[in-house]
Amino acid sequence: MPELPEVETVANGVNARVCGRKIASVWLGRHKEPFKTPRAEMADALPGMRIERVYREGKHIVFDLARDKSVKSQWVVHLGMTGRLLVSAPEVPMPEHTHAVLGLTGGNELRFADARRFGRLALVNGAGFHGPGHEPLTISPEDFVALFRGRKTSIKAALLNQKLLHGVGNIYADESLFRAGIRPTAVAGLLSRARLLGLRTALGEILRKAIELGGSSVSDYVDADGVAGFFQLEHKVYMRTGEQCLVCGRPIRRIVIAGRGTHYCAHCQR
DNA sequence: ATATGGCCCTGGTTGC
DNA sequence: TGCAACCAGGGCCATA
Repeated sequence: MPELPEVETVANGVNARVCGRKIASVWLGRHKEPFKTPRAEMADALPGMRIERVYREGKHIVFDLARDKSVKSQWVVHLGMTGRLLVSAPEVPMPEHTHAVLGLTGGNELRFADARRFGRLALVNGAGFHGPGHEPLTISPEDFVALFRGRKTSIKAALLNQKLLHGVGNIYADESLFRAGIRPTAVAGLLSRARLLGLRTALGEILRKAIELGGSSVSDYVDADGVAGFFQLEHKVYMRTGEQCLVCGRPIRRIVIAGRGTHYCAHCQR
């Protein structure tokens, strides 16, 4: 599932391929789930817009669009679980479950495909799109500690709460808690300042490493080139239920928190 | 305000 | 062997 590192990889890859292109044509599929903005409105607004920049904001991919100096919009893509953004020549066969195709000047097509239809496309007027939470890579130590103050929920659930931190999903929540030696069930508001600072450091290190390696992949993520990432070899607890902890050798346990599979080592994480 | 659980979706895996 | 049930989970919504 694409989280911050995968989304960043896709955004950068797409940016390199479509920056400066103009949207010449728009095709939108018949399924309604992917469209937060009505299809008619999106199909009407996009043609003629120039793509000025593509970047990541939390788990969102933001396309800065401009028609002229005064008309600016943003096309915001969320990949959900299985969403893919591909830049392809028109003769490349259309993937299954394609929901949107933007024809670009220069001949290529920007395609959005999503089997499970958890992904979302939206059109935002102006240029001020911001995700709901703090960026995990740039949040200050003090702000990070303050996020969890007074919270009675588990630290794992808090990490997944996008209103607090924007971009952390199930993989990096589990991996950062393992790296920080914190039990996922720990009550967020009761963790010491020192342990929370350790978690911030662990999370930052893991996210940066994953970005370096081009994003994780379990099965659904494909970057803008159509090549799967390989960071899954590095996962220390995620989806390793019953296997040996790479540090102490004891079996990795699996529980469910906030409806998500949660993997941890009971010996290394207290 | 905060927290929790159900729901949407399809494809890969499991089990009979 | 074939098919059905189950599981994966991000975000949204209703509910407590």
